[in-house]
Amino acid sequence: MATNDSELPSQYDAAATERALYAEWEAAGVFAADPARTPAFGGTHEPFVVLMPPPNVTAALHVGHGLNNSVQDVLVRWRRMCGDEALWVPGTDHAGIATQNIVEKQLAKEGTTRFDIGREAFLARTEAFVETTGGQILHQLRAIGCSADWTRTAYTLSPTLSRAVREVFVRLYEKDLVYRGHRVIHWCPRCLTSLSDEEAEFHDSNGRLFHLRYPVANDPTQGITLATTRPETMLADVAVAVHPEDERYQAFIGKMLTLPLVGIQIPVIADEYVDRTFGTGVVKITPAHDANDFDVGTRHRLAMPVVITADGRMGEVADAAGRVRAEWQGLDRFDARKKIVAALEAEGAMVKIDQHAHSVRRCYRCDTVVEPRLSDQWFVRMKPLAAPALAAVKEGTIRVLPERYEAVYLNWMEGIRDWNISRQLWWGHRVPVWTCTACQHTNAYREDPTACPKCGGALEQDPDVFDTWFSSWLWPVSTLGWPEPDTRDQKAFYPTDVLVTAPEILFFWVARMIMAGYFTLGRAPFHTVYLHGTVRDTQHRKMSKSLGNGIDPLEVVEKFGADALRYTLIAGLGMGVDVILDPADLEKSFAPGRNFATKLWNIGRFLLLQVGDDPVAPLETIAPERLTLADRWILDRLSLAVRECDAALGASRPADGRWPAAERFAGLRLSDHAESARRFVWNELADWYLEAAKTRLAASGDDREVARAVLVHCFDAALRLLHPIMPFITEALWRKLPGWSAGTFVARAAWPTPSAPRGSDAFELARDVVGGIRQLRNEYMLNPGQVIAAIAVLPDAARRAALADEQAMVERLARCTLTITDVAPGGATASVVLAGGTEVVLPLEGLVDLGKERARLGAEHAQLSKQLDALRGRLSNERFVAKAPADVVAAERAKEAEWAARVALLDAKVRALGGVT
RNA sequence: GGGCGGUUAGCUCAGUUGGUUAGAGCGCCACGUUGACAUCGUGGAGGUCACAAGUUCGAGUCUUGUACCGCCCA
Repeated sequence: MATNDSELPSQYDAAATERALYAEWEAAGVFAADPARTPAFGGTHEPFVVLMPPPNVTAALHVGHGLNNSVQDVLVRWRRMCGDEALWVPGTDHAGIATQNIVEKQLAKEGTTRFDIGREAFLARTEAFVETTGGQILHQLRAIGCSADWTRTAYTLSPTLSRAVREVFVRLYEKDLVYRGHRVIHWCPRCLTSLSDEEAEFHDSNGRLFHLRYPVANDPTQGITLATTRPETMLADVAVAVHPEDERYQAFIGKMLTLPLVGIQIPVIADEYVDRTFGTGVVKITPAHDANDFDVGTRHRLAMPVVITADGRMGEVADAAGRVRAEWQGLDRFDARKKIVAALEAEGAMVKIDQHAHSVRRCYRCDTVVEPRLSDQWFVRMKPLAAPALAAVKEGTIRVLPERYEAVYLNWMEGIRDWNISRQLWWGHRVPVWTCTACQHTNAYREDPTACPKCGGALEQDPDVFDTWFSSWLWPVSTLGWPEPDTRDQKAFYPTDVLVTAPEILFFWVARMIMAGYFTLGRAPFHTVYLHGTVRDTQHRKMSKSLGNGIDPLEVVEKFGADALRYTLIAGLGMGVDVILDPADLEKSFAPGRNFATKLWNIGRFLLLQVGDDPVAPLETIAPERLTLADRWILDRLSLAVRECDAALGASRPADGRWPAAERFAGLRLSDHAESARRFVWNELADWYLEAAKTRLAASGDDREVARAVLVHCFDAALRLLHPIMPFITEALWRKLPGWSAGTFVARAAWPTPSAPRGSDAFELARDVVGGIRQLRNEYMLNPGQVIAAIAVLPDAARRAALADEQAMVERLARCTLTITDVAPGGATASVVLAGGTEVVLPLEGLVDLGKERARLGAEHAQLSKQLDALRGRLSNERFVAKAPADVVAAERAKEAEWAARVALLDAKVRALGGVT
């Protein structure tokens, strides 16, 4: 790229600039982390490590990814500039169900199925699919500027990460922390696999509550009425349960009932699980088709007939001979419901049907209603694994932001249930368990066995694969080399630092990673969990493909640039708050970022043009006495901005491995960081200092050099503060600064540090005077181009002198010739009274409307008098003076004096105009 | 049913340990192209801080209750 030998183009070409700069960063290895530079290998750079939540290998970038990765990139770039050895590990997961679904759909289009082509061919095909189209999202992340270390790109199904999965399973197996369980689990009849609790999502639905009457076997005149939402499962009923203390049903306990439609006899049992207040207080027990009923069935040693097939059709699957009529066999469960309801009505067993709002679990991948199903699955015993993970958050080794999610986490961990990790899929890590066909010996193996170690018989491998989360829970350790012992990356970079993700996967992923960290390496995998909000549309609906309300980040990048996208997202991201964007109006949605990027470009363009190419003295070499009031002011404002940014971002890590109370919930306020930096460069540097410097830059000599030095210093610092949020435009402008040398990057420049206050309050006076004059000009609709006479009246000589220092700036910004005096002029004038008792007066012979002036000043007088009265009331309240802190009282007294002076001045002015206050 | 959170300007949100003229961005109104910037500038309007009670010298901020909305879990 050219150095600053030419004027910057008036329009910033985001697309071209971004592509070129990203290539430069990558080529220069800006994002690559080196273990050798960390203390573990004698280096001096503290590691700062962020693990990218791996997107699905088949995913395309959506705005949620955009937000998530922008946040991570801000943190990583910030720490890199602070001198840390910053490592951001990218990667993808193989997304078992999702990927398999896609390939199955392709096969369906070709008129075939995975069963037709067989497991091996299916896997080959899926692998090929992933190789050609998978991981595209990682390239898209480059377009939004992500500074991940691509040399470490990980994939859950790669050989190294697969080895970690296998190793962890075998270790769990050896410690008896996994087991094969015969249980009712969530089953997706479309995906033909089990799902974990978290994958079976609740959706509210308007269902019906069917009241069925089961007659007493030996006295059909008597009967018991129960309520169910799923009447078709009654074919598999084995009992009816009531609460043991429910007086209504004491007489029925132990009696036999006739199961309608089927005709067999089932008992009435008593179990405390029954909710007496729900429905009739009677519940039918169908152990094979309901998780709660399964527990009841187990307690009472009941049979467990299965009447629904794996693909959700009625059938006599197991222990169910004679239960399902031939006409119903093979019917889809929802079609069967209609027929069975009709049959129950025909038989007179249907008492009534109520409307009933309830929640139904659906498959998180395909939205099919989940079928609770009795089957054999692998489970992880979670209680022992959860213990250290629970303690870590309780004692502050790990913090969770926003704060309220700590409670959510603790709550879940305390009631944790075993994790079903087997899936009846083909795409994924196959369960490394083999059973001998001869002696039935079963074991988990690190290496594929060839024959039974006990009897030498033939072995058969478990056909199932693991839940994808069973590989991603190892992400913090497997990406750094585990189970290899003591790899360089592990030594240098484990534990990592901040985990940035969405609250939805706190349980799915975050909690389990913490458990895995303790189980594998004995330490927490990170010290901070930052859960950010969700991107929603203007109706606060989550963005989704099916709703068609999504925003394509790449379209935004193309239209407005990656910086505009990032700034908008980051600036709109309050702690724990969702980001609301309008997919129908990208222009408006991304206005904050787009406007600011343009403004920043223009500031840079003008500033650099003014400063020119000649060498600029470093600020440190400028003697303090050469600095003007404006110089001191902008430097103080810069220090304040730096302090605010530092405070907003907070401590990067806990000093002693545990978060002190004061820091625990502080920091990571990225939107505050964005706002402080924006305010400095736009509202302070551009709006005031740049204007103040114009006259100095136009002249020549020493003072011009001072102004140039201050300008460059401030702009340089502003670019650094903004770089983590807007990496491209800041990099493009930074290299235009005088003295830039090729091969250096703001991406690697040092984060600014604040300096001691230089004393610049008096500058506010000049700003107030400009404001007063502008206000009057607008009130009287004066031609903006017209230079007018203005008078500032200040009784205090020191303040007059301070204002005189900035006279040129006032005159330029207010387009006036300014007279500074201690006596208000007579005649027809318009005036305002500023805080501190300064009067700004415009002698507007012939223009001033005396009535308007009276009204305006009178209104201000009335307003201020009212406040002054309230203030005096407070000060005359003995209890206030006695109880309030001394500094508060003192401040109130000072305010009283100031307000009183202003009120007096306003009063005098109104009287001079012939009015009464 | 259990748990958590929210309610501040038209919209999206800030508002530190209670301290007294409640802020920002976007939007709105008026004026404006004076050579950095109309993706801009200047000025302005707009809030009984959901409601009620309480604690306090003092409440947007603390307590309790009510209403409405949302999220998580069953």
